[in-house]
Amino acid sequence: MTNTGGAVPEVTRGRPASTTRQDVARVALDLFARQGYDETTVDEIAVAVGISRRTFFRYYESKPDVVWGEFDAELGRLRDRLAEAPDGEPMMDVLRRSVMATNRFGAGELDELRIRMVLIGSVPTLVAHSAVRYEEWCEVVAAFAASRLGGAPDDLGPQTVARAALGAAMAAFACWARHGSDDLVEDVDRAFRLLATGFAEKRPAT
Amino acid sequence: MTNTGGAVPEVTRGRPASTTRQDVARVALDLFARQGYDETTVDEIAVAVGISRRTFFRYYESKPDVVWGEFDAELGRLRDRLAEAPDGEPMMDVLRRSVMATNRFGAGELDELRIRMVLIGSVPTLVAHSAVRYEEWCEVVAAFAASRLGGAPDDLGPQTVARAALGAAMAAFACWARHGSDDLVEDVDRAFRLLATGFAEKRPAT
DNA sequence: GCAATTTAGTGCACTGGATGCCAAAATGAA
DNA sequence: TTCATTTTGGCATCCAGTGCACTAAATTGC
Repeated sequence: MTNTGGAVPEVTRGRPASTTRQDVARVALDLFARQGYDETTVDEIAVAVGISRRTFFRYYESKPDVVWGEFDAELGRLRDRLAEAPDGEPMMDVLRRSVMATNRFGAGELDELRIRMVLIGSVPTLVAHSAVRYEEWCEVVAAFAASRLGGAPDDLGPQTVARAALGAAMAAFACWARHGSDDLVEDVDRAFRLLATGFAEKRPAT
Repeated sequence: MTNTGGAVPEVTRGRPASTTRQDVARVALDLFARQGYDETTVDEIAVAVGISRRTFFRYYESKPDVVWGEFDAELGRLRDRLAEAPDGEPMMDVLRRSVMATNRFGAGELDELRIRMVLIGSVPTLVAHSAVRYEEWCEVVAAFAASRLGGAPDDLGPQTVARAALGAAMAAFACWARHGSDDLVEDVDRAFRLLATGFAEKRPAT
């Protein structure tokens, strides 16, 4: 739980873990894909992984968390990118490019990611849980927006930017997951460009 | 459960209902405000209302639903307004005005509404549940956006409009509920205007 | 080799939301 | 009264999540 992907072996003390978060996720995701999320109980997952029900909850705080995987790490990377962006670059450009950058995945991860996103978008329990996760995402973006617009992250301006940006990202993800859009990053690009232009309609004259 | 506010008496047959949705909501909201949402069990609510736990779930499908109240009816009104809008009016203007119009509340309702919104925005269980409700909202707006932009409601364009609009509305509501902004409608107005301009920054020259 | 320590896993009891089923209560109509 | 209708209530059950005490397996230091 502490080892967040660091390559450091870190002197191993105490009883070794019998499995990994990734293993639990793989097994669970497979069950979800085959028999449905709601139709899969935590007990089943635990048995399939070869651990006890109680231990499952040591690997993941909740059942929905399994589908979200290593969201926290990605969120941290987004925060870093936003912080590193040069002040000269326009806010919406920074946002667009940063979100795109944090969502470049290798070909090997895409299939699993698609399964995750389809679940997140279609199972009510997961749709619900997603809101809590997205809230964290919004906080990161709102902090950045506040640093550009001035004011507190809780103010209307930064909040609107953050939640609208979240909307664009969600739309891109949902479209990519459902239809077989080739490129997730391209969809993100398109959504954020629409957002930055205010969805301007082709008007005859202004 | 069938009577959605219709003023029609409708010949009363069978055992009369012992209370109303509104009554249940009033009592529950009062408990939530005084001792917290998570600290209030459905059993407590049921006892306070004077019905059984089982009956509570006949009035509301779930505990979070109590906080949402008559959301369905409001959603229907938004749908109607969007449909009635003249084709000449720009999409984002229609959206802004329609959302503003569906959120004009009488002074008497505002206090309760604020309690509801603060709960929805701050209690994780409710934040989660809210996503399911907002999904319905998005569907309505996406259908409207698709009618303006062309394509299917599931396409990237309409989806981005819908989810970004939701973001603006959520930001306005959150700010109004937390800080003591005087006017909810005014906040909605500001958020949607920001959205429609693409959050353009004051740039020196283009 | 043997405690002591550290870390992971397990079993169990319990809470709380939610659902299905069936019987009881309360009403209007025949 | 009797019947159909509708709401209510009780009960059993399922499932997610949590607290607690205890066991299992490994390393460290003696």
